[in-house]
Amino acid sequence: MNLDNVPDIIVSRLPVYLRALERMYDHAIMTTSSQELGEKVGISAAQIRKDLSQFGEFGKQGTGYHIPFLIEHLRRILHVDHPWNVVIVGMGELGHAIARYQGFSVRGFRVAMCFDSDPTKIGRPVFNDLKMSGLSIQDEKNLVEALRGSNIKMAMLCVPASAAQAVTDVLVEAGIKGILNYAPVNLVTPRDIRVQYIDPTVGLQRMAYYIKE
Amino acid sequence: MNLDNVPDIIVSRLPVYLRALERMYDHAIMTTSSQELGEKVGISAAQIRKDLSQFGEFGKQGTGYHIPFLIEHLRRILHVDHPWNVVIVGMGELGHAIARYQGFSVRGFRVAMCFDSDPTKIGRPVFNDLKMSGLSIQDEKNLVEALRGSNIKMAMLCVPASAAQAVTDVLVEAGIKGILNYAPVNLVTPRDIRVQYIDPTVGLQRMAYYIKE
DNA sequence: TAGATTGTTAATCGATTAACAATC
DNA sequence: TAGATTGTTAATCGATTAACAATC
Repeated sequence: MNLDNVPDIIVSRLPVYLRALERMYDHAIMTTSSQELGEKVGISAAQIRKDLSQFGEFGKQGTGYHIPFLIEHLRRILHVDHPWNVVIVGMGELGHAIARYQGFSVRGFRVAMCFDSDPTKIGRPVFNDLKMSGLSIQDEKNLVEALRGSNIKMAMLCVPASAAQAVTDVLVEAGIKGILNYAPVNLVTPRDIRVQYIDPTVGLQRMAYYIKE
Repeated sequence: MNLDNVPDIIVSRLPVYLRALERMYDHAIMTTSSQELGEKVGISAAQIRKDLSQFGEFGKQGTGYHIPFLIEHLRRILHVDHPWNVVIVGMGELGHAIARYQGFSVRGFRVAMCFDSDPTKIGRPVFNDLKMSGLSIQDEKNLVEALRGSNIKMAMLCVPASAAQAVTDVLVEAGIKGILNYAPVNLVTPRDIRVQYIDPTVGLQRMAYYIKE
């Protein structure tokens, strides 16, 4: 059980396991097996057992896994056993939609600041459903300073593709360690900065390959 | 060059190559090498050459790849050399944001229909920026019938997690072959149905693992 | 006890990389 | 010609699966 050596591909599956387990828990299911969990997430039972075994022994022979126990441990392993503050950069249509979206806070990610470079947007309040969220759009010029004095380590990048790399460089300077990138470009970053890409068009294109006609 | 046997993992990288090449083309760059492309997308030059070689020979020794030529072929390989009509199911905040989003049509995916089950939404026009998009929200009850008479093979699923599997079953019945799933649940589908998952929280959790403190 | 299911080992399978002849 | 870069082969590396003793 050497936690320094866990392959990325295993880590990347843990949130998917966690999501399925939380869902079962919401349905008042308190026990599962690698077999059952595997069917829900489309992964073999052997692989799930192997993945989990990287981090400890969480199951019991004959009965499987106690869901609340496994959820608790997965959250701790992923460092999502406490809330994270995140910043949105780029408050266009997409940035606004993300700021409004309720799904993040439910799962422990709270939008704590948002920035744009457009002078006509700076200072405007951000609405959350129909009420104000308490946030207002800050000037991107002050980003480094504002983040330095915060505990924010993750950013959601919602600027146009043409600005994405320059803004990324600023985020890195500001001490950001993880970037959820909605801009349709690959980012170049130092090796200790993690980037996750969200590009729905890439998803559609991957499917198009397999669809005949 | 057996196109029936191309590993999924190779197919999944092609849209990323295409995106980077289109970007270079927009910057009036007409030639690249596997080395240069690799640096942009964070993949080794050898892997890019190996990936492309699955589909033919697109480069020239000494000079590399002619970008417009490679773009054309990648589009053809991915079946995105023509536009696709897609349907949105679930017109909550997220579905509306997606319907408004301009980025899809630019890259060849046109929202052609949208559905919801909420009677108060049915019949309402969908706005695209400030003007009407020409779409209005249709009753989910008529989904199978409406899709059967269309050429729509892909859906974007924006319903709540609790409804996602049931709606998926309907989409499959309606002849949909690819689902871009925004609901935070794994879907169970027949083997010939492709699913791509978009869950930003999963992305944030994957990064949280690596961020100390 | 009998049945179920874990954690783990060894075997298999597949993906990535290194190297280089071919050639533009 | 000399330098650059492809496409491809063989070697390496890593991930997945099958199988099973341990045990609840």
